[in-house]
Amino acid sequence: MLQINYIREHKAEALERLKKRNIEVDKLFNKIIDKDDLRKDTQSKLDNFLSQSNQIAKEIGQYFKNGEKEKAEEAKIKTVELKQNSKSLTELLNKVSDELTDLLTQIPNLPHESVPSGNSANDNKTVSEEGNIPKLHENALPHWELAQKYDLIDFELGNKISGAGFPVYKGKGAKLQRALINYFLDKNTSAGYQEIQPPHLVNEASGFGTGQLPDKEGQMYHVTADNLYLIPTAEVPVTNMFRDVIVKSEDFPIKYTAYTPCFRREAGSYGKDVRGLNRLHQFDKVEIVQIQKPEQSYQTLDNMVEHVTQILRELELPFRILKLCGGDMSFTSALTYDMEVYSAAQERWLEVSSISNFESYQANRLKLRYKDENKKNVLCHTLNGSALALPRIVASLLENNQDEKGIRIPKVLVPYTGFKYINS
RNA sequence: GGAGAGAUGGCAGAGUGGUCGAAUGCGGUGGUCUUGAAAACCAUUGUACAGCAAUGUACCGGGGGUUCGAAUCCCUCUCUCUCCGCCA
Repeated sequence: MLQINYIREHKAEALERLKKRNIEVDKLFNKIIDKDDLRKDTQSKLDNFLSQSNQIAKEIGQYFKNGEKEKAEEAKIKTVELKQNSKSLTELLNKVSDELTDLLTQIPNLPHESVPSGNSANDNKTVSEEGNIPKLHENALPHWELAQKYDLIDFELGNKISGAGFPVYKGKGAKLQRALINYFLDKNTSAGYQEIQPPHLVNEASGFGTGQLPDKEGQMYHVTADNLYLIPTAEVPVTNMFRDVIVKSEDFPIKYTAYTPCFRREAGSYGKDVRGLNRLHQFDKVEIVQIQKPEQSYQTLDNMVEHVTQILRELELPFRILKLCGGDMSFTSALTYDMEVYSAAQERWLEVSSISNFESYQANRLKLRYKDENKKNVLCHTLNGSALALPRIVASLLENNQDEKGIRIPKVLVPYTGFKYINS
């Protein structure tokens, strides 16, 4: 959520920056400012009435103390009108405040000045590309067939138990998952991220804090009996640890990492996009989250991209880094880098990490602040990224590392898997 | 699931209708003393909105009500704890 005072003071600049998302919000902005004017006006009128009421109440208290009953009764009459006015103004104020919040939540974050303009994924900018795209042998298979051939993942069994998009990992497939999780967590913790095991279900306030609610309501699994949501990413519980928190300046940098399963309804997805491991309802992911001072946040974003880059290099996967265009960025982000690995049998790039700086957009919803040098409370910046999402890494590993006889495990993973090669 | 207790400032913990934004203790910050530190003593110490400011208003789990006046009384929701039951 943008801050109302920012919109008031930097209206033209905000409008300009939002153009990168291809949205015109002139009218919405005017509505917001009008609404805020009304809010302020109502508030100060109400304060005035309340102030008078408080004054009279004190006087009445004094009269009773002094036994001046008649004076007290006289004063009571004066409050009747004040009370009525206060009541109707309170109702108006609540209504106006709610409407203002509704309007504000409709505005996405302002894109950073370096964000390219554009409508879709085609307009994203490739920042860098690294690694060699492997030449596969003639009978190379896509990962879903490899998974079946070597009995690593059973999609049919998952279908039976839960439904499409809930694969069952078996034997070396399951071990590979566990190996990747441990490897990622070890990389992250040795880079200074503290490991967290958060809840996998969150309440409504948490969903609102990081921006999944109300914007992406339909994307989360909702446990209606208890009004809880299955997390779509560890970002939600981890970032919400800091809801309503005022951190100390010396607490920075705040760095966390967490492995969790992620649950996504993915309503409306179909076709080759969802084949095999490409898009699932439940998948494993190791996330990194940072909370920073505003002046540090873009340096931090670069560090996070560099950190994930290192991991991809160690995994010996060909990858590229994209800077997302305004039209492709998520609602809450100010700047996002996507990391994609090449999956050689499918001959396509797969997103395995999305690293974003949300600036103060989430922090404003979370009421996450820190005390600056002048002891003023200032909104923090929040950032997060995957390090990394498992299924597409697995897809790419299987496809790229296959030969006629089996699949080679990258060196860094061997201590974690206990095997170098999958051939049976 | 059954029975009971509770939710107050960073923490602990008073406060059962009036000057209570809230005692007291601990913690934090600043200072005095000291070669330095500790101790002791003094002062200070919540958040938000409006306002240049003085100041005003709101907030004692959330929402609603009674009253001139609510942390305090009533209704309701949520959460926490204890005991019993069940159980990884």
